[in-house]
Amino acid sequence: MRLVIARCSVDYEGRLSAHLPSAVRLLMVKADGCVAIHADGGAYKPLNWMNAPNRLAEHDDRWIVTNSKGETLTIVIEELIAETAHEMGVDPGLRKDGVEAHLQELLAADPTTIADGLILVRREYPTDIGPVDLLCRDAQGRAVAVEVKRRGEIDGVEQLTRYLERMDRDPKLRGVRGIFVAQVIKPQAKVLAASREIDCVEVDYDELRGIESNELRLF
Amino acid sequence: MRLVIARCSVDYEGRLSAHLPSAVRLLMVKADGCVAIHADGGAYKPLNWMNAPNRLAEHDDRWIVTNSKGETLTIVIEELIAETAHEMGVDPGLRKDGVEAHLQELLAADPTTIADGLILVRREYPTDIGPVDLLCRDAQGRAVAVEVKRRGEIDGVEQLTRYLERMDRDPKLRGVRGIFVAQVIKPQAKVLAASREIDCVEVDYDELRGIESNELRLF
DNA sequence: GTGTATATCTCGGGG
DNA sequence: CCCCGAGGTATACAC
Repeated sequence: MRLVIARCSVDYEGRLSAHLPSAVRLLMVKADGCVAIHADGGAYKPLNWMNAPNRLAEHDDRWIVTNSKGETLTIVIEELIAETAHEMGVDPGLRKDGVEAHLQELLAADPTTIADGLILVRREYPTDIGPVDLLCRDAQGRAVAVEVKRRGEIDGVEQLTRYLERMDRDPKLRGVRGIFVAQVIKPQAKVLAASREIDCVEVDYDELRGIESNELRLF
Repeated sequence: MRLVIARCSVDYEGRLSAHLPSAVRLLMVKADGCVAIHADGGAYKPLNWMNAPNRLAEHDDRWIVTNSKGETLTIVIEELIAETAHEMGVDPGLRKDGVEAHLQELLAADPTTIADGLILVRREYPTDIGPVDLLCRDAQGRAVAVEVKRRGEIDGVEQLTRYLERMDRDPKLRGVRGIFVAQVIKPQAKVLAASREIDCVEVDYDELRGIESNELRLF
């Protein structure tokens, strides 16, 4: 990783046009070739950047970074203040726990935690406009589409509504009902869901993990 | 801005749990206190981070960053390789051109570029679930809700549909029709719009700017 | 490659 | 503070 502190001005031309007036900034060039220009504030997002793959041409007073999509990042270096480089090697990467996929796994392992009598048909059931998180059948044999979110907001209800619209046209799924499951569901999402006859269920992630552990202990 | 190269391992506990095994990485601490941990690849996004405002406590072998939401970032420094700091001052910030707001301005200035006879009532017309980009009346006096996007995708059609649903309940707007305007509209978005009787209009940003220039020249 | 959904999204604006 | 919407969203994954 190469780190350059420089007074510079920057122009980006591509999906939009953007200009940065002259100031002292950090230029970061990673091993994969991506370039980022950071100010001394404003969270982790750089002011401007060019992702890999790209081509970096260094001229006397400017760097010109281009990619195959016709985007151009021009960095005019007015004053070079410092420059360092470090070998870091390949990063072992981030291990995450608690994202939607894990919640979905736990619910798929025991759909009765969503509603009594639910039986899993399959996860990621494909429709022609995208996959439904869980397709189940209830005790009466009626199809149930379950949309899982970490946080339940309006978008999730819209998503489930689109799926229900499609699935209801399939004779095997006709009369399908929807359940919206999340750790927390916002009031507006509940209102919208209610107006579309979609049930809302809030679940506790830690509790689900606890239940899972208990079941494992039985063996 | 403080830049530290160090062999470290990292744990984040908050909205989810995340762990980074030991490796050499860049630790970036900005003037506003935000902390980011970068590997030597993977676009501009850091592996782990904590935004400002937060509290950074430096112990012998570890940094502990906490915020008021109860999130914790623990960085165990196993080997300090390099450390630098630079004053950068306040950044003048980014000037953008070509974003949705500009497209909306151009269309508001002359709604007939969307459809003949359209007259603007107001921009950002408020409904109880959010603002509609443009509220117009057509030649017959019928209300027209216009949703503007740079790129027309399914989400935009959903958004306009929600607004139309709400607006149609208002006696003054009853019978409102929807127009989805973008520089490019994806086929699936067109299909969804058609199924909801929403018109689609594709416009050219440069051409709109050209028309604007021409009109200015008339004066 | 397109299409779809997720994200510790980030960021900004308005109430 | 929350809610809402835009983003050069980026990123992963399925088709």
